[in-house]
Amino acid sequence: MQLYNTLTRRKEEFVPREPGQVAMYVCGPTTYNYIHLGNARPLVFFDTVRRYFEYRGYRVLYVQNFTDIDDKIINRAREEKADALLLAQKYVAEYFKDADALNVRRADIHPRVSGHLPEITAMIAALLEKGAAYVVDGDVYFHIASFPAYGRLSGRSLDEMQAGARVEVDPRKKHPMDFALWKAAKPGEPAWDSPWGKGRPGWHIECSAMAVKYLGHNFDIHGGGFDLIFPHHENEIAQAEAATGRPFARYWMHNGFITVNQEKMSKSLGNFFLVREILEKFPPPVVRFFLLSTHYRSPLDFDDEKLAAAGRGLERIKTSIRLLAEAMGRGSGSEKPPAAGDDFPATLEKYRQDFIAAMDDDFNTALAIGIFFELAREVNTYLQDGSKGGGLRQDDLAKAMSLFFDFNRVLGLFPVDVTAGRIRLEEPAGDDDKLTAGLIALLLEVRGQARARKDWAAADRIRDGLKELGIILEDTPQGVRWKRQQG
RNA sequence: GGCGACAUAGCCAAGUGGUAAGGCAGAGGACUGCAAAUCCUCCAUUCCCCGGUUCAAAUCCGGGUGUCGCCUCCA
Repeated sequence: MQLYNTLTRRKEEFVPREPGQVAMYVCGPTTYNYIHLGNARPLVFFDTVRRYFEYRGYRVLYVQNFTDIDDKIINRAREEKADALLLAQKYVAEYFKDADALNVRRADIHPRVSGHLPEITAMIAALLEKGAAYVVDGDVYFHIASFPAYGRLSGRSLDEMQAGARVEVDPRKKHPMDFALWKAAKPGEPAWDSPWGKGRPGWHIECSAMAVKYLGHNFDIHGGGFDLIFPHHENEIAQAEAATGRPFARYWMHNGFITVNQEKMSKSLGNFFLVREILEKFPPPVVRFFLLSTHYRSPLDFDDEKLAAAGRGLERIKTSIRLLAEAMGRGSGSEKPPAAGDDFPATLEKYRQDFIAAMDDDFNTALAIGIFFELAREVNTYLQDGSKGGGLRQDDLAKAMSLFFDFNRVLGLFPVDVTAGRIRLEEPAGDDDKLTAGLIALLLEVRGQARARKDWAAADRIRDGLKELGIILEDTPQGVRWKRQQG
């Protein structure tokens, strides 16, 4: 597998620290609000990375943190006159609702800052001991000049950064780019004891401390959004490596931004869309499909029309899975031997290999999805045209479905109903939906009778009426089928 | 000001030296009572512009133009 390493600015062959195992850490959200689509991109992408590694036979240890102690949380809590930690907890719970909806699997470990003060203060103490940090009035700063490799990840030198400095420099700092490891508490702020007085950790130290705790040294992959390269990840490296004297992480992966009208979606610009707002308009698989339809390092422009177009595309894949499931359900596989030169299983295998090649090349999900479409068309062709290759036998159908499952397992588009052993294309049905289904069945029965006596007006009246209600009818040789309209 | 990325059809998008994947939209056809779905065919002589390297460039080099990002909290 090849993956692009921000550290070296090129694609590299992925060689795990330990054969067959992948240890990865991805920066999670600061929990002071519901997540927006920009936050969802790394979630979905790195979830897909993890799924693909597993598909390729790796054992993955996946850690994603929550920043639940932070200035933004404190400010928000102050505005709402709430307790900062409780507020953070609430948004952790809300985060999981959104992530679950997007079919993002839980990480193996979701560490929170509030649960790791001992590890954090221990790392700060180590940095002080090694002369990489200093204390000023209860604050502790990392001293950048003590870490020669500073700037390696972001590809800039200290001189360059100073030249472009846009921030008022705190005169107490030894170097303008020195950053806080520990912030002394002001009255009323949540605070923890430390050898330097009451306070709280700076933003960057948590990730260094928690990543080292759970993944050890020189772990495989560290991920996050592009905007974390500097300063967050640069600082993480400096802290962890200065404190432990050992390499921190080996491959650094960064996803591009979601944009709106070509501008970065961000809270400060106010042009963000919450995941839950979007999910009110579009089913989760469409959102996930949309996010994966562009390579992860490219920007992805969002608007409703683009999401709708993605939804129409995804509908093709759904239809193909549906048609295949129907054919399997009928148990009507062809009994004819395959035509000479026609080898359906070999065709399927070609698609599998193409898919793997795409994903092996720096997780090219856009290409992989293209292959998914080609597979769908191939299967549809066989399914509708019994003459091609003599039609599909039952074991062919099962093999095709198995490939759909594998592609779906990696991309995570649709949840899989494990007990029923099927891909769940629609939202689960509630009680109301049962009634709806019953009523539709009744209408379809009446319409069937109308069609039998060629009363097209009555039949079309029912079909048109249902369409207005968002129910699409399709007449097939095997009878009528219905589905909900998407988007 | 410093650093970096990107520019492919109406739209989205893959493609880093060998002659433009895939999807959406659109056109025609098969199928259908008509539709829908599905399938077939068509839809970029050309990849922002100008030079250069090469037998060969969307792909490499140089120069422009444009857009975006990082340097400040941000996925």
